[in-house]
Amino acid sequence: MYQRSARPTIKEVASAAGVSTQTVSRVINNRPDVSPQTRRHVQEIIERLGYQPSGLARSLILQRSYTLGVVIAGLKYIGPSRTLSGITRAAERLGYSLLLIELPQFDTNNILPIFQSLISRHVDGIIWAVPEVGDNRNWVNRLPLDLDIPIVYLTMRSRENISVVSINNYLGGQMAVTHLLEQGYRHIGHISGPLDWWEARERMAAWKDVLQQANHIVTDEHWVEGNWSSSSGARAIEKLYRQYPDMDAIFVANDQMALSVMQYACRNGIQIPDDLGIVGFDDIPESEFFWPPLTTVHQDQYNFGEVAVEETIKIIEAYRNEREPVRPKSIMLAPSLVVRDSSVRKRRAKGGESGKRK
Amino acid sequence: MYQRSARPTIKEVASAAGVSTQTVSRVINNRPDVSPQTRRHVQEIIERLGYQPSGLARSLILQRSYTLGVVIAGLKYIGPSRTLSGITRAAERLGYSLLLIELPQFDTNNILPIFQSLISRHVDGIIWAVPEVGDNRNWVNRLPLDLDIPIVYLTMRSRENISVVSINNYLGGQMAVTHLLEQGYRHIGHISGPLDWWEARERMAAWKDVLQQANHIVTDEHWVEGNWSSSSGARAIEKLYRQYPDMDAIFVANDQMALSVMQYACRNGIQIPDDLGIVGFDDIPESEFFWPPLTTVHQDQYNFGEVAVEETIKIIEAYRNEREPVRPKSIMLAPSLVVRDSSVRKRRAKGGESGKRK
DNA sequence: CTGAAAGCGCTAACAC
DNA sequence: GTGTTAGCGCTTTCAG
Repeated sequence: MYQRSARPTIKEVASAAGVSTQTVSRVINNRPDVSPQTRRHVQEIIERLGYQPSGLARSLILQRSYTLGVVIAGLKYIGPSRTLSGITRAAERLGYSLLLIELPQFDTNNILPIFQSLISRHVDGIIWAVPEVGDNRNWVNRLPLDLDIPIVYLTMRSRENISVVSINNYLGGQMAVTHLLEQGYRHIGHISGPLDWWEARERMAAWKDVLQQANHIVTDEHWVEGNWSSSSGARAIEKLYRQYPDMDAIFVANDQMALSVMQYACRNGIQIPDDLGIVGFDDIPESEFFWPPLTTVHQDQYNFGEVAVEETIKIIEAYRNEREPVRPKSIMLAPSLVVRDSSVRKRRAKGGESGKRK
Repeated sequence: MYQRSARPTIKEVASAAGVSTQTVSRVINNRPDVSPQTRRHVQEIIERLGYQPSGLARSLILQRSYTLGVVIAGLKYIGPSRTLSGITRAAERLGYSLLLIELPQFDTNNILPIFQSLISRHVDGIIWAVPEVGDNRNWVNRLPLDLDIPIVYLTMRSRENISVVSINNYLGGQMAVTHLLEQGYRHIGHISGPLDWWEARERMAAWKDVLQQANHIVTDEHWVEGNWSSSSGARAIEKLYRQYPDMDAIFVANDQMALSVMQYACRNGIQIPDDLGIVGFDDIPESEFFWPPLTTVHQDQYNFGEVAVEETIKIIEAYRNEREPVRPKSIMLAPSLVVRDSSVRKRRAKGGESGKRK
């Protein structure tokens, strides 16, 4: 069904054009030292034969593949997919191809074969887009491999001597809790993500710090740990209300869990935002259409991916040009707060001024 | 900061071991014709030097890269990402690498450079995971390229002479509407996806056909076109209620739009499922936590991706083995209906039997 | 301006 | 069993 059409090689083009392969090579690489008529002639032959130079052969001789290895986890979630989307676009824009590998779990231990496969394919750099969970970062360092290509890590805390790009989770948490305080809420609880995640710890630390700096007392009754999933959020909110009945607002570490908090409120006649103010995290596309629409911390995952690629390629180029060695650096991107109805008391709309004066 | 560690070549391993490169080659490929002690010796050297054969050089000589090109669109949506996740896992399992390209739009016209880049990198096959929108399928056929590798198309209607893998959207729509009829709803409206999408047309056709086969009259007042987004759903439901006030149930072409239908109902005091039964499509993870939980058609996007890879590789292998040419075929995967509260009238729970008898 | 020779890292075919 | 030769498709010397 598929007809095998031997695609032409440079040699065939050369003999068809009656020139040497070097001349063809010069033409396809736009070198200056070819006479205009030879160039035109060769280009015609190339056109006619549908010749396409082999990137493989080129990579081999140039010792440069213009390919990035991307290792990612959690593609079934919207966050990582958006990051990947940003990665693909930036790579395309900058002329790089992408070799994609997805880890079966966030904390996959068996990563040696992954690196080997990437190295064997001569990638020019690696983007490690796996969030920091438990000890998984160190597994990369402990690899019995000495890489001569740069790795850029995504979504982890900064460390010495490696390049990291992250979104500032702590800042996002601060914005969320500060907003709730400004809205006049006084008993602000928290449902955290799984605490072996760096991101979850950052968000929670911000919650605690902001409250304490505002002279609120924070106890272990005021928060519950979830695991990012809506169903864990459902369990968490039930427990949290039991141990913290005075709660009048809640900062939930992601929108999925916030969704089940809202479902719980619906079921139990709790009015949002009057009885309970809610702020989520992530700004998934659905958040705007929850009832009421959810206030949440927006992360630009797409741009995040773009920045990662730009950074990686910057390092590759500098490295190849053998200028002074590249100093690894940490880049922190700022999230933003999207205020919707779930955290803005309707009462305040009328009596807001007096509230402020007080 | 990065130390350039010339990675060893087969030649270096050979001379370090005091054998020819051929012998090293035999060892790394597990060929039988090497004496046990030579093999062991060479393996030690390989180990010590951290030698890693070059996949590039191998691909060049074997004329086989064990790499698949994946062209995808809409990575920022959860569906395509899940499909991609299935693709990555199946590829990994079957020993293939993935070169990923994302189209900026679903109906990107400028696809020649994409194919060229994939071909230049000697992919063994291509998975075209771009849904059929408008005329975009034909753009592939019209490419001035004569490929000698198989292409498998995802999410499109079957055609002669090409390999297609799809989820059966028509069947999904049938299941949704049949279910609503069984629940006793009699005035079933529809919010469709954008009708230049094949999937949207299939779902809508099923809605129409099932109703007509049940002797219901279907008019243009009974449906409105959306564009998959929640905000389009919000506009659509408003319009639909205006033109079809008797509506007592609705089949919405995806869950995002169904979400805004539920928001609309909430706002306007319409009780779900009593005043309005709702069935969505896709089964996004949040659907279970809408209020009430949403009945929807579940598509196993992950498995979909896996099947696509398996099929592609099957064709590649057959093709390479030069057995009889592979007959292109269409594979249709069946979705399933997930029944939740949004479509099951509470009244019926008590009077269900009498309803049936009638 | 153009061509011949060498070689990127590997394997197939054949000798010894 | 093991080594030699040739060559995958390309580019980089270096002659002419």
